[in-house]
Amino acid sequence: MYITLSAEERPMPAVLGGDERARKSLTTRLPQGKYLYREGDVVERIYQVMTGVVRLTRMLENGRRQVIAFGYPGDIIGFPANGCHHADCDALVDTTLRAYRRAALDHGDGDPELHTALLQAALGEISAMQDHVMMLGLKSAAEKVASFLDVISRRYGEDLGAYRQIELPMSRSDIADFLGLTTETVSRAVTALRKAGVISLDGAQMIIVLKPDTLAELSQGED
Amino acid sequence: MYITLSAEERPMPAVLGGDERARKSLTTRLPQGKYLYREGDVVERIYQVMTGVVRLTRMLENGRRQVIAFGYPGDIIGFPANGCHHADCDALVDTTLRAYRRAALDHGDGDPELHTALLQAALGEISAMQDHVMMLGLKSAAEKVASFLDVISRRYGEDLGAYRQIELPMSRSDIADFLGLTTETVSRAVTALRKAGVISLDGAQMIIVLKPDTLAELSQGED
DNA sequence: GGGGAGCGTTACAATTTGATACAAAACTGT
DNA sequence: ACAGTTTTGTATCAAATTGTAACGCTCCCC
Repeated sequence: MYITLSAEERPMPAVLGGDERARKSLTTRLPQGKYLYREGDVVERIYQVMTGVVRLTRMLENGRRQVIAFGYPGDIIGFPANGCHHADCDALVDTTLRAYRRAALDHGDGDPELHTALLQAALGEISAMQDHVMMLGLKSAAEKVASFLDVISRRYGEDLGAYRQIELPMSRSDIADFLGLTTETVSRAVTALRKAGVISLDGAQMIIVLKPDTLAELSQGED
Repeated sequence: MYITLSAEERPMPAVLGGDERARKSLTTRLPQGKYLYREGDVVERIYQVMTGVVRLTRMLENGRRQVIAFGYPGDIIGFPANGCHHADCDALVDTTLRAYRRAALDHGDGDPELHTALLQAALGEISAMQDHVMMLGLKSAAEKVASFLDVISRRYGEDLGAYRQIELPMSRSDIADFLGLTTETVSRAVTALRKAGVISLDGAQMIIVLKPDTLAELSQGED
């Protein structure tokens, strides 16, 4: 699932299909830093992330950037708007994807189950985007950062008994642009969590969540 | 279309179907202030707004509220997430809606064209939510308010030659909760636009856009 | 090994936004 | 028309966030 910072867990959507569906799809590799598509490109394929992590971004004319979502394994990306992509997509780490013809989305391409699965993924993305809106609109900087670390570590981290551990594939700048903050503010919030003993760092990317419950509380706001 | 504050215009989706499709749907009236559904309700119907305006809201535990979207004629509302509604929906003014069975979304309900139209609407909503994310994440308070007035007046306002005019069905508090601001900040921004001669007010709800081009520039940011 | 580029952190100043308080205006029901 | 309620606008002050700048660190290239 996309990183969306909703409080409730959402089930990871099953990877679309097995052997017989794989014949209808095409596995592609996307090396770190390479773009899968750009905003404005005509949508010819829909993709499911199999391994790795991608980044979906949109720019404003004046250079300001918004990270729309991070795509983790299982996520469907590339839904069209008026037939075109509405974001840039590039790989944060080496990534493999499964590509489906756009027709699979539009009329099923002779595979009703695939069609249904894509529709469900689209509905899930609406929900995910709404969660993102909630976070951007309602939460303070500290709450946003706590939410981000809480969700990403719960969803993709390693469970080490009382602790959780997660290696972030994205930079502070990516996190800032995802949360609508500056890198400095993200850095300060992370430092505050570290000084409060809620998390511990091993380098900038490796996060150890020492107090998962406290992190969850901080992500929700006091009142 | 939902109010989404994207720069580019999107075509208003055609009202779903005509006579023969109307037989498969049910027209319902929703008086001002009444709720169509609540967050968590099981989704049994998908709706299209025919006349009037609805408000989609979500609350956080601590009472903070986010207005997810305003639904204008043509908009499809009520897409499920895990089978349930993920927002409250109530009417800002007396509203009429056309209700479709949920089956129409899931497998077409024997009407492939309706199914396609609903899927297109879902894709449009993903795009709309992304625009909302862009605005919340990238724009300043003044830019958000300018964007809001710009988009809503261009999309739903009356064209009076050099001017545009729009009656807002929502309160300052609704606008604030949509834009992630406080009512005071919205009020300040509106006053600043009025003092700059960009807009003029007739009461709190009736907005006359005196300088549409200037409003569009202010909504985009200087640099 | 030295030097530079990029990223992350920290401190401090500047700005924006929010909180509070209160006044004015609009709306409500009697 | 009236009092009471809600909404909106304004001003002041406090708080949160950003901008700026400096510094340290790592990695890579020379």
